[in-house]
Amino acid sequence: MGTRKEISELPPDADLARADSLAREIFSDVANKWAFLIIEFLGQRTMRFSELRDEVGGISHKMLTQNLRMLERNGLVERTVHPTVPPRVDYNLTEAGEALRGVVDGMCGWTQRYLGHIEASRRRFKAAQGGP
Amino acid sequence: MGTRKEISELPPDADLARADSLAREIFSDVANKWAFLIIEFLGQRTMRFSELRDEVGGISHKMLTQNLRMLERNGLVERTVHPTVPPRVDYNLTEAGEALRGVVDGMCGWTQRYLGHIEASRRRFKAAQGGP
DNA sequence: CTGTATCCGCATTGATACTG
DNA sequence: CAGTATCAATGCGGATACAG
Repeated sequence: MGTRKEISELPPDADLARADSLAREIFSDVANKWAFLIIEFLGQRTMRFSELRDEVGGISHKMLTQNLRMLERNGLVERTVHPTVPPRVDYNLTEAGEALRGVVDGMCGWTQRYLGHIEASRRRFKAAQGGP
Repeated sequence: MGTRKEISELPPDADLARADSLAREIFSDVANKWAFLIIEFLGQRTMRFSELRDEVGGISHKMLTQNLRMLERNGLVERTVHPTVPPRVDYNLTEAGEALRGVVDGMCGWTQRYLGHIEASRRRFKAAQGGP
């Protein structure tokens, strides 16, 4: 066919490779329990920092801040500061965050549906290991 | 586990509370990047230990073993030992694993669809932080 | 080839204190 | 209330060695 642009200098899949590595990085960032729990709870409604802390439960101040920053950086969470005193900061999901919430919800549903399977499997596994 | 005990003494939602804590635990177990990557790749086909290691890439021997055990314990992955020499061990997803694979696939799709959003958001975030 | 065990560095985490 | 910084400790994760 017609004249191709000279791409010989770069591997043809340079963009794909970069996208893959980026995708992997995003995957590593977001696929962790705190991020998932935050997304799940924030999906229900906008929350303040301490509300979120209470809802999630078992997360330290630092980890919550850290994960919120990460989610904000990746555009999953929007942070709104109300210049009042004392300060009030609201967090809510962006469009991308809402979209990922669908995935997290799916995982919640999965957990509920397979709770029984999992418990049974754990018993089997324990029996196979420690048992006779 | 045979005879049913009197349950009137217990709060009606004792089971629910237990289920919640268990669900949370499962969530913490499974919602990590290695588990997700393993599930994603195992979903394509049955694989041996070292195939999986190569496919996932960047995972150490130890982490792969550890996560495979965890997934096996929770009944997401089935482990088949072929008594040959040298040993051959195949791993494949169970029904529960396949079901969760749907979720993981959803996340992969999400990553692809929002790659642009995320890159843009990161630039904005960086500019807002370090910039003027 | 697969799996377990051990050692060890380094990152993650939590507690605490302090600023706005 | 929200956020940052600092420090200490725990535990993750990788490398290695060895067993089946």
